[in-house]
Amino acid sequence: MLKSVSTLEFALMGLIQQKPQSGYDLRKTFATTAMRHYSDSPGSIYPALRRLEARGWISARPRRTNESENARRRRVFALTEEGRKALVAWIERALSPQDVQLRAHELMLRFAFMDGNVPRTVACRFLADFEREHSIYVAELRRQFEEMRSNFPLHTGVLAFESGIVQMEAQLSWARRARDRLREESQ
Amino acid sequence: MLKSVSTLEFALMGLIQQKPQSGYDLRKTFATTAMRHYSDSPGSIYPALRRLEARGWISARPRRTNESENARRRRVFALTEEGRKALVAWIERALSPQDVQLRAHELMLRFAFMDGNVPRTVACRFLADFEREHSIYVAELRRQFEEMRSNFPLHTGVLAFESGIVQMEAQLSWARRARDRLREESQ
DNA sequence: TCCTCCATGTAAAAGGTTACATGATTTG
DNA sequence: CAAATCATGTAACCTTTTACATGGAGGA
Repeated sequence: MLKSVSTLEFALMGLIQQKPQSGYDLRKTFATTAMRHYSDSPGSIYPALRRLEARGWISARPRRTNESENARRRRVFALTEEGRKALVAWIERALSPQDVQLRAHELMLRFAFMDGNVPRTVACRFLADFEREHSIYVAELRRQFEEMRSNFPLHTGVLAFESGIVQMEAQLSWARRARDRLREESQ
Repeated sequence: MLKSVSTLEFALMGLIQQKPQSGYDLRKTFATTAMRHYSDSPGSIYPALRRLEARGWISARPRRTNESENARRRRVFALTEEGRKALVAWIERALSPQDVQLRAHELMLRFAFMDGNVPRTVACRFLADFEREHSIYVAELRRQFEEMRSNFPLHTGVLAFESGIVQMEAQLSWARRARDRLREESQ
């Protein structure tokens, strides 16, 4: 049975799909851009790349013929055909309630990598599902919140809970606007 | 040198501070409430409790005299005086830019546990710092966003980036409202 | 040649996940 | 007492963190 693939590994694949690059390039991206919260330590990146290589999802440009196997030179990775398929399959996964409740980061990563990998209709469909699941969850949280607030007066715990709700609501209205814009553009 | 303490461990301590309880109780809390995204697996909770116990930050109610050491009975933990101090020190830690950029969850957890552990002025101060750091970071992200948007047309990557920004902005305005309310109440 | 980046590798330790095991208590 | 549920323990595996090591490339 195949092991499951970590979010970090898909993040690497998504970046490699945009442009073939080396582990060092990827580390710099994680260290300096908005993808800060993925690990940029060599101890996570290089092993992850080797796992992907072992699966046959990425491959490095061939070494020059006179180079030894362990020469420490820049290795530029590109997606293989299999890797591309795996990336698309991950992006297109059906969106579950658990994704919305527990894995919001991964969802946004999947959305970010849609361009160039899946047709725009898939992105619109994703946003529609995203809105639906968020609506449901926000309503549930609102119920819990009212109950919580009637039991306790003004607690920082209650306020912290509220902050989670307003974040969800912000995501929801972002999704609506984003979908409108994608639709406009398609016409 | 002492190992650092994980967020999960502080989450456990915060809950135990609110009410002495067992590992099973804590697992149920993680499994069913808004704290869903902390692990509720026995393989993480029980070892974490033992680490806290080894540090002397929590302690279980004494067993009945005739009970063997490894009887599998409910063990209710409470914070020790040392544990209480450690919890407060964690809550009162100065807020760094990295906290805002990378560890938003942990920040909200600290805020949620302020009630009953630190005076309300500390909560207000926390929110003020929270607002300041968020303002700075949001401004920085906005700059990056405009640059990104002028280079690419409408990409899902750009939209995903925007979703991160609107979430930050939602947090910012939540913090302002929360601070107003705390101030009102104090009068 | 020496120094500084660039680029990759790796070992040890720690925490979390999964899956399974087992003892205690309650309910029918 | 049997079954279900409560409650804890633990072993194997995996990923990440941290820290250090190594080797190539280019400039002074």
